[in-house]
Amino acid sequence: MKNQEIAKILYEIADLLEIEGVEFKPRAYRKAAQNIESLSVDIEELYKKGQLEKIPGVGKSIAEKIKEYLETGKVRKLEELREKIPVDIESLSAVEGLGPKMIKVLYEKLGVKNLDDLERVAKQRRIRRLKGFGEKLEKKILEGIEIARQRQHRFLLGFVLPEANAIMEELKPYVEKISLAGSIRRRKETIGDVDILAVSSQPEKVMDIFTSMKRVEKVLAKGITKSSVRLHGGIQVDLRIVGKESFGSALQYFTGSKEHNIEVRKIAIKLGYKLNEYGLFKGFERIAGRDEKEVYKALGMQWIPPELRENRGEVEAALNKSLPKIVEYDEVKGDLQMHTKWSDGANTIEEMVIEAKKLGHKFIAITDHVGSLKIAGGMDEEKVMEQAKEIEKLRERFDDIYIFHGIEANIMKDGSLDVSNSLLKQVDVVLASVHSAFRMEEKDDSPRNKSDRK
DNA sequence: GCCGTTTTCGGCCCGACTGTTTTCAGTCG
Repeated sequence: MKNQEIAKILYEIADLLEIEGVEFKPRAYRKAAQNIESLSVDIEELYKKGQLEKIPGVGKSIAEKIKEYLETGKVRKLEELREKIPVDIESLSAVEGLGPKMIKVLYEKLGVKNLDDLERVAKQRRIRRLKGFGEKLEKKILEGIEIARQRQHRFLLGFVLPEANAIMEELKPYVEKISLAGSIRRRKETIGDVDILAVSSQPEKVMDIFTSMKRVEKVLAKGITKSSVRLHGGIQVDLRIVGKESFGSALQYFTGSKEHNIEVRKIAIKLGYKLNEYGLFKGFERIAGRDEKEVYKALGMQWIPPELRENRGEVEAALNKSLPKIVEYDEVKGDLQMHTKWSDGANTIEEMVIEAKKLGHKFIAITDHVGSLKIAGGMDEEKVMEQAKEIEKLRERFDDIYIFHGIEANIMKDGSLDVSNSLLKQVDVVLASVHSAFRMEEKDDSPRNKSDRK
């Protein structure tokens, strides 16, 4: 699916147009990008059916660019913009406090094109001398560079997992066993790269297929036991093929985390064994390895769900047979935080209800933004009342799932909520979130200071 | 560049905060 890739291209066009000082178009491109990002169907399918313009926010011109990309792999407009403004917008704007306008000044006055350039001029104290910049900003930028660098190479689980599953599906006909490993198997929030482990009697064939998938942008390495590719969109995927007698121990080893593995290996040593990716050994004898559960069992431990393998006490708990039970998807009975088209969500309430039912939910709470957060579609009181009526109607139609009516209110700088008490009384659920004033000092706003305020 | 139970042209959600200023521009959500 190229949805993410196309969204990324549109975001980049938006950023570059914004640097150029073009009005309104950036917003149009971003809106289209957002909608494409959250599309549940493959954009290529829509293109084949000639339905690109059915995507909200996509009109003639953007549809044309999507078409161009799908057919040629390029978008001329973007190439032109990049030529005119050759800066790495994505990483530069990841620096907290840096937006298009400042990036433009930094490029034009100091030739800053990427994070390395930025770091150099910041350290040379040249930023503070620019008009509109100052010492504080320079320091803030310097602090932000590291964070931006770390963030750069990681991808959200929700983006990566469907891609990884699709790859496994492609490989399945040629393997006897296959599994995700690494942080994606541990279901970490963000993923550096994807690890896949397989057993196959025809490794060459598997590697051929893996490295020639349509989604591959570049083959980084190709061998019989290990190959690495980079996908369109930048995610790196490693595929390892191991012997079936070692699949379990390899899975254990490559799933990690590193800290977890160190602890588990210590247990093995204590028992007089040796644990590596090839198996659990007593001298030269392999006493486990084929199956991951068997490895933990041989060490006198409960099998530990990957999500818990972070060396936060799970090893001791597994030894004592006192691992906590993980909540499974089918045990999740509801969701108390949901946005819809009434504020900044992508779907109607009805669509959310239908989807929630599919997930087996027994209740949901619709909690759209209210009040001052207008950019996220913050509703006023009147609109909340309108929404209440719609929810009431839906409750009648869907009697096997309960729809709570909630709101997401904003916690203001003084600690108050930006909604009236009467509104609070009207709804079932109130979420309160901080959406502004993130950089306050602790002393800045204790309640006792409140009386001093206007 | 998109969109339209106010509009096919003319709008395009707002408000708070910060750091730079001496009244504002840029960023963020």
